[in-house]
Amino acid sequence: MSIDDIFKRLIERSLSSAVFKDREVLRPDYIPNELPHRDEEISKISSILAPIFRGERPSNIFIYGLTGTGKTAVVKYVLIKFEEYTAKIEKPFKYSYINCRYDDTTYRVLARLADSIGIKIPFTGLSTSEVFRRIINALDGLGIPLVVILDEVDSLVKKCGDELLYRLTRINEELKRGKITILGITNDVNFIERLDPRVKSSLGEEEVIFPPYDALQLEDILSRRAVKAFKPDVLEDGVISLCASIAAKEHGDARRALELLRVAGEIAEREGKSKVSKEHVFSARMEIEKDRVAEVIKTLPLHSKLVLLSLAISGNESKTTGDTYNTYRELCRSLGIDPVTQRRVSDILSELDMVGIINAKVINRGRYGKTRLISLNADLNTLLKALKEDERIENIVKNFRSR
DNA sequence: CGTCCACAGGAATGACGGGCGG
DNA sequence: CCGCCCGTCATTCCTGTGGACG
Repeated sequence: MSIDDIFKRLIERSLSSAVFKDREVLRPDYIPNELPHRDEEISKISSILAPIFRGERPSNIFIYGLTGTGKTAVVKYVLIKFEEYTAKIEKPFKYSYINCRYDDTTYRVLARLADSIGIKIPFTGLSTSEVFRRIINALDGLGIPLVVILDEVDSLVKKCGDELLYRLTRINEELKRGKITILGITNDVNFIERLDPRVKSSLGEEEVIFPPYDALQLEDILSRRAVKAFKPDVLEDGVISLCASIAAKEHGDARRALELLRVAGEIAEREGKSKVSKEHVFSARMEIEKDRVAEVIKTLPLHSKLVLLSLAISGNESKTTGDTYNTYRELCRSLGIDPVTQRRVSDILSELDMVGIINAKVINRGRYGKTRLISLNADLNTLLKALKEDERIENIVKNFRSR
């Protein structure tokens, strides 16, 4: 088949999908207009924010819950609703959504904030205190409540400390007419404990906790989305409950569940099927895992890759740290690369364990010392394929495979 | 019952590169 | 724009540890 034919077919398929009606509905940043099983959280946050209806300042709010529990979606949803209703009764307010993972410096957060209340700030060149002054002036001029949403606020504090949070919470004292509410979101439960006590007490005026979804709730969420995302009757029986139960086992993460369903659909589509089966879900789980492994490996430093390669070429049985280090040293010698110390390899092994590519268990063998038992936790072929991407070790993998 | 193995893993420190802030 | 600071990778030195073995 010529490339033109291939392209023709691909275009045909992408224009008229056999299974999807609207794939976007399954994407992680999609905000549905109903949020099942979060009624409690929605009403709690709404009642905390209710002073907005009187043009007054609501308390600061702190929200935490694990990933995929709907924190961001609920908050955005509630604020969009507030916007609708305040417009009707002419009690204006503004809100500013800032994802601190992407805007992870003091300056960028302030720039975002400034932008959302309609003042222009240059990309760089101003001192933070100058930006602060301008924001305060602008707020005073507006004289309406402002809600600042700091999503994934833990990553900001990790990078820049809680200085900015402190100054934001104290802004109200400098304002004559404006009033600012801070709404922090995090998935790190211990985060609030690490804050400066002053910030902690003022930021945590109100707290809302998002519990993980259970399997039944996930199933309900998936069903509602599936109706919009898929054409009628393309999902075979049990597909949704399978996605839900897999995700429920992995900490009730709705994002995972939706991804599983979407990828299963994409696989079915690629195979030219008009039905999505349970098999497709299992394949989807494999594929997602493979992608994750490949992605992690790609960003690994050279010596981590070499350690991983040492584990891969030394067979299936479990190995100790010492065994691994010896294989690794030989590997380095044959490549003409200076090996790192065993201490460092020990840390590398911990890191690989953390990301789940290997299993490393500390054991005591009495007279024969204390060590780790290490085994691979990822598919060997996926691993080698990902390692081969690195041209520095490409040839080793090639030679190994041909044997 | 004490020894001693084979590391785990903490602390201090350094090289280096990139991006922030003044 | 440039210096400084910070995160990452790495080294050196070190103390800790559970149980098989003599």
